[in-house]
Amino acid sequence: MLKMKKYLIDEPSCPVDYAFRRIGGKYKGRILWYLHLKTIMRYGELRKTLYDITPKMLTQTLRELEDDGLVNRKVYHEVPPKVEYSLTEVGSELIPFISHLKDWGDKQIAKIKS
Amino acid sequence: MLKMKKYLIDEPSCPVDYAFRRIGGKYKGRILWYLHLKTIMRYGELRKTLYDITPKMLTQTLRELEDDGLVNRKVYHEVPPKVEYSLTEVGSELIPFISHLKDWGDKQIAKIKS
DNA sequence: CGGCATCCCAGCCGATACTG
DNA sequence: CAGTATCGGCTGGGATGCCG
Repeated sequence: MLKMKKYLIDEPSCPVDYAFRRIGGKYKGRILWYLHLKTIMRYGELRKTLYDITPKMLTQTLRELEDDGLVNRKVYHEVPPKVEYSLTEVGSELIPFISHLKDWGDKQIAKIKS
Repeated sequence: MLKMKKYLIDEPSCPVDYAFRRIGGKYKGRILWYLHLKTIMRYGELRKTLYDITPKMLTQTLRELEDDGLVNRKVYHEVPPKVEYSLTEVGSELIPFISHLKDWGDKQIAKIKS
C-alpha cells in the first residue's frame, strides 16, 4: 500500500498543532534553517552539515518537506547525478520564527554553560 | 534505573535542534499556547482544553515542561486538591515564536480549504 | 552522487484501572 | 481533583546493504 501524505490529509484541529506537525521531526528545523543560510544546498552538502543523519532519514525528511510544500527539489539529469534543495516561498515564511527560536536556544545554552 | 532528564543533560549540538527538542512532543506547543492565553490554568482545565489527551500524557508532558523550566507548578494543599500551571519567564519568551507559528498555520489551513 | 530496500528497535504515546 | 500504575502498540528513527 502506498504511504499517504499524512500532513496534508489530516484535518488539523488546531493551527498550533498543525504547524508543529509540519515542522516537527528530529531534523526538519535544522534542514530549514541550513537551507535558509545557504539558499541552495546539494544532497551531499546537507548530509555533511547534518553530520548525524543517515541517508535514509535525510531522504525521507526531505520528501516530507517537499510534499508539504516547504522545500524545492531540483534534479539535474547528469552523470554523476546532482540534486539541489532550496526553500519554497511558504518555507521561507517560517524562517523568522526559526530564527527567533534559534536565538532563544542560544540564550538557554549560554545559561546552562555559565 | 531512574529515567534521566534527557533535555537538560544532553549536550546540544545546535541551538535550533536544542530548542526543537524542548518544545517537541505531541502536546507541548498547544499547552504553552493555552497557558499563554489564559495565564493560569488548573490541571482539569488543561485536560478539557486539550480534549484528546490522556491524564498520563498530560501529567508527563507537564512534568517535562516543568523540569525544563518552561512552566510553573503551584500546588494548593487543600481538599479537594488544586494545582495551577503557568508559564515561567523563560517559557514566555517562546510565545512570540508560537504565536507567529500559529498565524502561519492558520494561513496554511485556509489555503488548503479554499 | 544520490538515492532505495530491508530489517529492527526504543521510546512515545494510548487505554484502562486505581488512589490520596 | 489531580493525579499513578500497568500494559501494550505503533511508528519514528537507526543500521546495513544495494543500485542507476
